[in-house]
Amino acid sequence: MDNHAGPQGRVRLSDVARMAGVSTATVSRVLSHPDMVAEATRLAVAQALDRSGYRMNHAARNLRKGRTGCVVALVPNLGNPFFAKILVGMGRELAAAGYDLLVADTQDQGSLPATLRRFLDPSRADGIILLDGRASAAQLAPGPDRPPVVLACEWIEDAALPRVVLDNQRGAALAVTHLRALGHRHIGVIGGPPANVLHQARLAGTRDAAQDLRLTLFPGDFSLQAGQAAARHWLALAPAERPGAVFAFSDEMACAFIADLGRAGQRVPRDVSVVGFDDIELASHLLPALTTIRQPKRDLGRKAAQVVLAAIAGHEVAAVTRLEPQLMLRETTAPPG
Amino acid sequence: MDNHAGPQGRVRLSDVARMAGVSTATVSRVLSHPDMVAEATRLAVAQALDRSGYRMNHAARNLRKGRTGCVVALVPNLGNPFFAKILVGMGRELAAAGYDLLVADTQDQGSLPATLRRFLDPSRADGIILLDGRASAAQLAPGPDRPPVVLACEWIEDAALPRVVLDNQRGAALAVTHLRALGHRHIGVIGGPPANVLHQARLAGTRDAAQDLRLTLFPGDFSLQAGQAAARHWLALAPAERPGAVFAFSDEMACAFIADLGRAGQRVPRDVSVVGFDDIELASHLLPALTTIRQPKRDLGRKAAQVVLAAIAGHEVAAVTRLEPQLMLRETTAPPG
DNA sequence: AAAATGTTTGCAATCGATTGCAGACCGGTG
DNA sequence: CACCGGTCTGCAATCGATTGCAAACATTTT
Repeated sequence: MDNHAGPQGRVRLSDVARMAGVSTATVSRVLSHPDMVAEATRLAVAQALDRSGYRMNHAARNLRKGRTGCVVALVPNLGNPFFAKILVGMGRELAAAGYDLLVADTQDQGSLPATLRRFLDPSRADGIILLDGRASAAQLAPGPDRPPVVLACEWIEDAALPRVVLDNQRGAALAVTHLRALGHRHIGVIGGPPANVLHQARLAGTRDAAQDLRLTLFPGDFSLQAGQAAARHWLALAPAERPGAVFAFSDEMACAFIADLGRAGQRVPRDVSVVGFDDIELASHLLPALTTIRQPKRDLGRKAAQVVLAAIAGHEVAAVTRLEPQLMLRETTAPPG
Repeated sequence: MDNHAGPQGRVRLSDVARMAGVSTATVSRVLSHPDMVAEATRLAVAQALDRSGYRMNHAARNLRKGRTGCVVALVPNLGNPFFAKILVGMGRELAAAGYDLLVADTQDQGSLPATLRRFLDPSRADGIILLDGRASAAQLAPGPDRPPVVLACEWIEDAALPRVVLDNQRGAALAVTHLRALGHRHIGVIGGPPANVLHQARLAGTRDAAQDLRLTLFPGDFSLQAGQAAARHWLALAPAERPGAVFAFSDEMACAFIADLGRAGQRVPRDVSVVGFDDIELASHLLPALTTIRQPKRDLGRKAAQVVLAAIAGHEVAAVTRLEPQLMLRETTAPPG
């Protein structure tokens, strides 16, 4: 590329215009509305554009257009492979639409409210995908200058914001129904944080499907450590009181639960059946392979991106986009021994 | 907050200035260089600032200052929990310095060169952290208007760019030395893609430490599927030809390898010892818990962020920042049976 | 040939914050 | 009282692309 840059060392739109012998307006139009420009002019400009190696200055365009070209995803825990997978689908979809994906972890950097304030700003991002249900509806008040917010995975009961979610009740029902069909009558549940909507929805689904079955709740928070703790609790029960099947609200908890039971000599599924939730990639590569409820992670990300893009474009968007869970039957469930 | 917004509905610096009875210059200085402003003025402005609920327009500031406030991380596979964890450390460090973290997956969205071109643009990001070693030095030519690039985890041999990397050779040596100490004389290696620098460095470290030991290389690519394939290969060998210990260049391969051997009736570590690489969070919660080489993931992310921030600030930065691996002794290794 | 219609282009204002420069103001000194 | 040095503030230009408006030109109609 030639050096047609100005003194600042960078090629500007006006440099290209000078090269092509037209005004900056025309060059801008060639870039954004090619069909308003006459064939011959367009070609001349196109040539100048690539001879000069012109790269647009995004700050300038964004200032003028009042947009940012970014969508931010606020994730409760980036380290969780489940969320990471969702981001993949999201990133693709956004990139295809010309948007960049900004990522912020709401767990560690400051508090969630602080992070929210930081990004609920039309000059920071054109749209927000919130994967953390701990925000309050008030914090998300739809001011006139607030970029559109879409809730994904988790949601907030009283917030009038579009959601892209799994049918968690149904997912739980799938798990419980499966265990009942195997003959289990006493089911342990390793839950999430009591205030968490996913916990609540899954628990509701579990209770509905359980009907006459006995349930024992082990507290949890979706983490590996919670799985360990549940294993301790289970082992501490008198053998007759131990549920013969356990439904964990995350694969990670299921995983840690199984491993720690194993260390205590209890085998899965011989002594306990286990069902997880999420279907993280590793689930099918464990021994025994984890029976679990699959969330279509990539799709969740893709759909969330589509909804936020539609909202940005000012289109009407569905209040709720619900995805279907699926029972992945593998090796950790069996009839009670 | 009062509504002091202009007709566009948004409070601008000039609105605040009018409220405080000063010029925009002064308001700007209160925000960016408070010590140039007299006490009394500063207070008046500060009051106007929060009474109006002013939020700065980033596009405008960025245009004027010639920066973006973003750093982009180019990740080969976001779905990999290893990379996800690195991003956590990175995100924190950047947020603390007032930078946003942009994430792009180089695996799926278009080709790596396309993604590179997209982000090697001073108006898109102020700095780049490249975690994908498949770029060529030529693509990263240090033009005058190219934001600083830092290589992390992976690197590119002939590129004169700062790196933040693990001492991979030493990591491999730790693994092999451990296996030798247990009495193993024939070690299988499940590698990465042959062209991958991590593969090469770890293989070199393995060879150095192996000396007189026998090595058998199973091809791989760090994925779960590669671990499965390696299991098939291992099982296909005549029993006398099977290495009694296997060193996998990623935890995911180790994991899948162990699971599939288990399905074929081979137990770890009774029949084979296995060492992984990375120490993903799940590694210690498997059964048996995976012995592995730990990479300080969060630190890697933090350090990479620090280096790129220093480069952005125009400071001299170390050509290489090397982090130390650590052998995590767990349950998958034992003396040969 | 004049008028009407449609297409293409350029002028110049605009988005909102930052900053070099110079003027205003202060108290203190000769 | 004039002058000096220092501190604080405002003016106005600037970053670079976009776009409403109107001028210039081409084409068709009457």
